[in-house]
Amino acid sequence: MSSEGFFEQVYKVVEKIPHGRVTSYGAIAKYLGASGSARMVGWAMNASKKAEVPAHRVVNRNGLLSGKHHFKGTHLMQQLLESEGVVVKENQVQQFDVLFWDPRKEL
DNA sequence: GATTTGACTACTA
DNA sequence: GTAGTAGCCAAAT
Repeated sequence: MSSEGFFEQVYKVVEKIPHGRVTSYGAIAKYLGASGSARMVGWAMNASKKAEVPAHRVVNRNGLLSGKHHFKGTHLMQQLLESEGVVVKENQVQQFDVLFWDPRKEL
């Protein structure tokens, strides 16, 4: 528990993202108290390959699927989001302001 | 132990 | 509206 690095903290929040919703790196970082260090969330996502975290629900501030390039498939991330009811076009989440899930507010 | 990197964000020109 | 730079902090090399 305590020895859990920054990753575990991110994993917990990401796994709590409601189905069909998305959030941004900065929002998670802010929730963890690491406001401004959105990169740390991204780094945690990098390790998410080992962990079972729905990283496809985490996108950048613009609702753009920034991590899509890191997925196995080219459009795997988009397919996963669309499978959850999220509308994605041109690697960008549509209605992002509506689908946006803020852990600091929702939790 | 120091340097580089990194799935970001915000500000400035 | 687009482009470039700086700031953030932790993990990997």
